[in-house]
Amino acid sequence: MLASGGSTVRRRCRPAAGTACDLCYNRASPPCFPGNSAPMTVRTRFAPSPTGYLHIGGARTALFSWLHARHHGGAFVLRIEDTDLERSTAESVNAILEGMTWLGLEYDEGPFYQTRRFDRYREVIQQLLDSGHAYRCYCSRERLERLRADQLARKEKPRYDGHCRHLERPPAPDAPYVVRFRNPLEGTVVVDDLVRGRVSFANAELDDLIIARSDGTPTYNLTVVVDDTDMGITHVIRGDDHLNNTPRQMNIMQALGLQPPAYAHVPMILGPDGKRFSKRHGAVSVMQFRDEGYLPEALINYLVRLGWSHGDQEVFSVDEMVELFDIRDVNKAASTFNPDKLLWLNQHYIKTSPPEHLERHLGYHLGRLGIDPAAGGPDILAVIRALQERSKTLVEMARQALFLYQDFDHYDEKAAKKHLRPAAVEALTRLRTGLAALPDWEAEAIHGVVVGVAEVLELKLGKVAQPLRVAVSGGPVSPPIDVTLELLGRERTLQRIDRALAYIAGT
RNA sequence: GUCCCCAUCGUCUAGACGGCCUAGGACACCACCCUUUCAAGGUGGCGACACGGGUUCGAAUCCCGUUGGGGACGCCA
Repeated sequence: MLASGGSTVRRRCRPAAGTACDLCYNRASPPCFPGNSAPMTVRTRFAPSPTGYLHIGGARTALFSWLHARHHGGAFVLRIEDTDLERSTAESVNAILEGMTWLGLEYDEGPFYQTRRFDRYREVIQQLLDSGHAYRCYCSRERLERLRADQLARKEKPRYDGHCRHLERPPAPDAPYVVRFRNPLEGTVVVDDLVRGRVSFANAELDDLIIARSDGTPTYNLTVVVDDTDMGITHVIRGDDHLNNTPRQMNIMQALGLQPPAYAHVPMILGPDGKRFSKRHGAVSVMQFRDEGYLPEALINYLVRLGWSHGDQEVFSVDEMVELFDIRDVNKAASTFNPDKLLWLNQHYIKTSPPEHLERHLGYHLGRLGIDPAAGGPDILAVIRALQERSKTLVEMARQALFLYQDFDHYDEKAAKKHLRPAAVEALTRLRTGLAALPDWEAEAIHGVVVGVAEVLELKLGKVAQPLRVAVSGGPVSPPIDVTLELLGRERTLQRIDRALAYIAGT
């Protein structure tokens, strides 16, 4: 559904007649609602820094942002925040794009790279300098470090002390400098956050942040402001960890005469230990989930329910999410990642998806095991039908399908010990005869043979089916035995019974 | 440490106006049923409003405090 590239619904929110959907226009522009013309389109963005793969937290932020745009019929833009030349890599960009594609979070514009916009940032920095809203700071790193250490020792919040704020001229003609934003000293900044509600910060708590490094490159807080404005972003949806940056960015916008966008800070995802979710909690990379056999729709569904809900509903198709999602319904509290529930959803989607949909996904995992289902063996759709009710992941499904496509090299030890014993010889022999004589090789007839042998020998069905199962599959678990044999084919079935008989004789 | 934020079952959550909540659903867990293995499915069970004060006829829902947790405090983003 999601990854197969089907069309996604694009619906506009429909406010009651004559009223505005208060999320559908940018507060920066005069509200054209209520009254006449169409509201300004919602524009959201996802702005990762390419310093790693796309992880779970980022993926959910992207999802919320994407859903918000889709729900309101707006645009979703992708921006790569690669101003940190040291840590940004092209591989990371690719990994992020790959992750988004796999999840089906397609973007309408971008990716835009900040490194290609340095001229623009320089221009804005100069503008800030010219208007007196920024100044050059010549403090050495050593002084800054000392300042910080002292403040910490005094149990104060470490921050720049404004040393260069009123400097008349550089200490030396060619002294290196950074550019700092001249943050207001008084007053408060109020953020009306779509999920957090009203949050206020005292300007006295904020210091003069660096907007340009000594090499002239711009820093994050400056570039976001410029880009969000230039790209017409109406709603900034991002992680909670950015809430504290918001007042600074709003101050910069004010200095530039810009109206800030609407903000929505979504809560973090924590690991089972209550700490911020990270690598040491296991899989964090979206692509790792693919490799572990998860369906993208299961991950998406799991992610959307982390911090958002719609009554008691647990399962949402992407279209339903788009229809029902409202950023204002997102929870304020952080939530803990629960692998069990993700697994359950994955199983649910495997169980309920049409086999045709699973085909490509299973094919991928079979391929990783060195199997090409198109090269022979049972029909993959039939295999999926037999396995989809008993697989929690696609990896599991691929492993369970293995014996249908290639011979196993040894029996499961415990299973062989229990079922491939002399006591089973009679049953296996009779099964072989009966099966070999079957006019049609299909489940119902096979079932008849198995039941028949059990009756003749006055054995419970399990006593007959289980040795047969171990004989043909190598282990104690497979789909119903008749279905299993049908999939395996007569030739292989008979061969494997012979092999089992030989094995018993040899033990 | 300072600032900001958060707080319902182990986990994700439901909970518009405070009464419909002896707090609902889902995952996990336990038991039973079904059964040809493994699953799936069915039935039932376990299990929470962090604490303390208010406000009110009445509070999970409002206010204050405490405690606990998270985030931010970089020439990272």
